[in-house]
Amino acid sequence: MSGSDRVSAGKVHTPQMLDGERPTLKTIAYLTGLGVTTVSRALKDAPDIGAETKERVRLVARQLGYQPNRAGVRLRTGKTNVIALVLGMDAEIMSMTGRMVYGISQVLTGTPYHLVLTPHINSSDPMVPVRYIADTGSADGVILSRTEPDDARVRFLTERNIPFVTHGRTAMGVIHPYHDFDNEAFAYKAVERLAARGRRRIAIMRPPTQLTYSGHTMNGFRNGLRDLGLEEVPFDWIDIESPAAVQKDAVETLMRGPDAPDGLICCSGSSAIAAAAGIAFSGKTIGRDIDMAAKESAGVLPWFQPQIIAMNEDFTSAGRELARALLARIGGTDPAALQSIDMSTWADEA
Amino acid sequence: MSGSDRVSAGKVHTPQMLDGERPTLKTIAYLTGLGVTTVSRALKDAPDIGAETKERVRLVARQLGYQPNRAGVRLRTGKTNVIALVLGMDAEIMSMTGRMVYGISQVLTGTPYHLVLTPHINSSDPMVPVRYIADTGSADGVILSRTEPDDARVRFLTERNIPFVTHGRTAMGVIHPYHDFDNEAFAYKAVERLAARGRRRIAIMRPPTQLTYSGHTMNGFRNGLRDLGLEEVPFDWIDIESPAAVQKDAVETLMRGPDAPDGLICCSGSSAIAAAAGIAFSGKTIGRDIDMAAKESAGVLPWFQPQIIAMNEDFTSAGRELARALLARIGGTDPAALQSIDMSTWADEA
DNA sequence: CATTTGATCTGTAACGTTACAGATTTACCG
DNA sequence: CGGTAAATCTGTAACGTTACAGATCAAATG
Repeated sequence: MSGSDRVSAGKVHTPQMLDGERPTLKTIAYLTGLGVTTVSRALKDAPDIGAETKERVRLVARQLGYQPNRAGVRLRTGKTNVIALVLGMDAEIMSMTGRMVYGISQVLTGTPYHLVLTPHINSSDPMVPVRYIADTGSADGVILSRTEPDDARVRFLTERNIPFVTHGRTAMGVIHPYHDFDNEAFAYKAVERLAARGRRRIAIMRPPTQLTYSGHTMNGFRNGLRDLGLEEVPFDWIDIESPAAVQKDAVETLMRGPDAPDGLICCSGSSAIAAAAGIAFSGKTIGRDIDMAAKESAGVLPWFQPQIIAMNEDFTSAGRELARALLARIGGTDPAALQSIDMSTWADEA
Repeated sequence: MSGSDRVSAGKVHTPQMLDGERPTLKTIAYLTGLGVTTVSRALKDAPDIGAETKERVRLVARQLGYQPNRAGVRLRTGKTNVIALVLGMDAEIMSMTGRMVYGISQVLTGTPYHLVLTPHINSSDPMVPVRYIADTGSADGVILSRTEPDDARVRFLTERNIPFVTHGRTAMGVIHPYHDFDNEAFAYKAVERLAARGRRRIAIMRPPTQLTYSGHTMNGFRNGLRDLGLEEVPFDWIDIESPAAVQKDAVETLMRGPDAPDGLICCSGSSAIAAAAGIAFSGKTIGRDIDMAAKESAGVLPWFQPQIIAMNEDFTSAGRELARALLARIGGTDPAALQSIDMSTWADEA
């Protein structure tokens, strides 16, 4: 009656479009007797489409299980509905990636966004994947990790005005979204804990120096030492990404030496394990000759060595925060409002 | 001379397409004075394009840094150049995913394929992501894990003729590509090792029963027991995906009981850690009261407890194999030729 | 010389979507 | 009643690519 018996006067619609094929806007247009444009606009709730029409279109779309063709949308609008997670080298990809991916996925579920992994395997240049994404427009937003204080990727993406978020902070005067773990607090508290156990001579297995959080960690460490009047035992010829065997051997050597520390801070779970092994090989005992404080993400450190003072870094939650911030940035939120720092708790202070 | 000064008589080409925008076939067509079709065919080395022309087109394309627009290709041809990695629940996504992703990426680098992660977070139905991929045609191929003996996803993808590969085998009479670890051999050898240390009463922390490799593992385990005349200590109220605390407690209780085993086999690294903790809590000692054999992937187990007999499962290599098989399947290779089983070596038998 | 062949090249249409510039109808105003 | 505004709907063109069905021209054939 009201106008629902109108028939399109345009191109001929063939019923064959109802066959097994995937429904398109054309299918819905045919079924509703509307134009393709109208259907498109109705589905995105445009103001110039009648309420009743919208309802009818939505109903048919739902019944058909219509899902917009991503290639069509992308070609027409440039919107990819893709988030690119840029991954670094072996070390990282193996440890935290799984958990972080899980957190990101939790947030992306229920959005139209897909998660694409973009590792740079052979090229050691971290700019390669970022440039690729920019040049090909293959993502609406980028998640970066292994952030450095002066990060070329951050500069590049900022210049190109491509939404991104970093796991970790920078120090280059560019305001951008980030999520970070409070490694300074971790290191400071670790020193406090070791001091509370009467330890005076502390060594630290630090993150790779080029990463921003390495500096944060060392700040917290040295501030703690200063405030509590403790002494640093130098141990900077390895970092937590050295091969496990190298770390173990280094700790063993250190512990056998004349300047062996009585406290050790480890910035990753795998380092803590290697260190514990090194200590054992040296003939010393954790809890007696030395105490250890460590950050880990798997939650198993306490099972292994209950004596190790463990702090948990939740990469799943980090993934969620990163994804949330990135989506907000894509949506136009001010970068300054999308910066957060996570301070997890120690295993024994829940 | 020879014809390179020919000028297209078709649509007008505007120089503005040389501006900052991303180059397309049209750009190359304009620069070379050829038609868009010719450029397209030249770049894919079609037989009806002259050798000199191809060279010229390739040169210009390279200089411009031309990369085909994926949306355009996908819309026209249906080819997505996407591989979907379907991930399961928390447990799995966290442990092996990182390494497997790394292996997959190694193979995908240098191909036009992107890797998209498709976890099913909230829905517990494993068919959801697979149906989504099929219905939306969002990938050229699928990698499945957590394979079950009678796997609905395998049946579905086979019916729809969508290339896929499974991590793990099925037992449903469907021939499909897979890569698997030889868990039967692992379990059998684990029994042998424990027997060699004089152990007689063996318990096993098995994988979740619904997964195919759980059956393989138990076959190897029981065949080993039979062949060597050992006894099974029942321990099937937990599996390696139970919460770590539950596993630890279960092992502790078992070890305190009257029927405590003198040998324990663990099918994952995290289980081995939990078990070692449970044993310690029970007051018993690995290497004295009981021996442990375990499969792990991180390579750290020996650092922790050198007494544990450790076998390594290489998920990075598994990722490589899965990707290789899938690409071959997409390329049309016979599924029967794309089945492989990995038999890693024990840490002490390199 | 007319014709065929082969080697190269080409325009058109279509994939599914949306921006744009109307078109149509109804309601309202003076 | 003419005119205009508002509400609702529409076709066309374009995004970049490739399948298809020619078109062009020189060389070979009859």
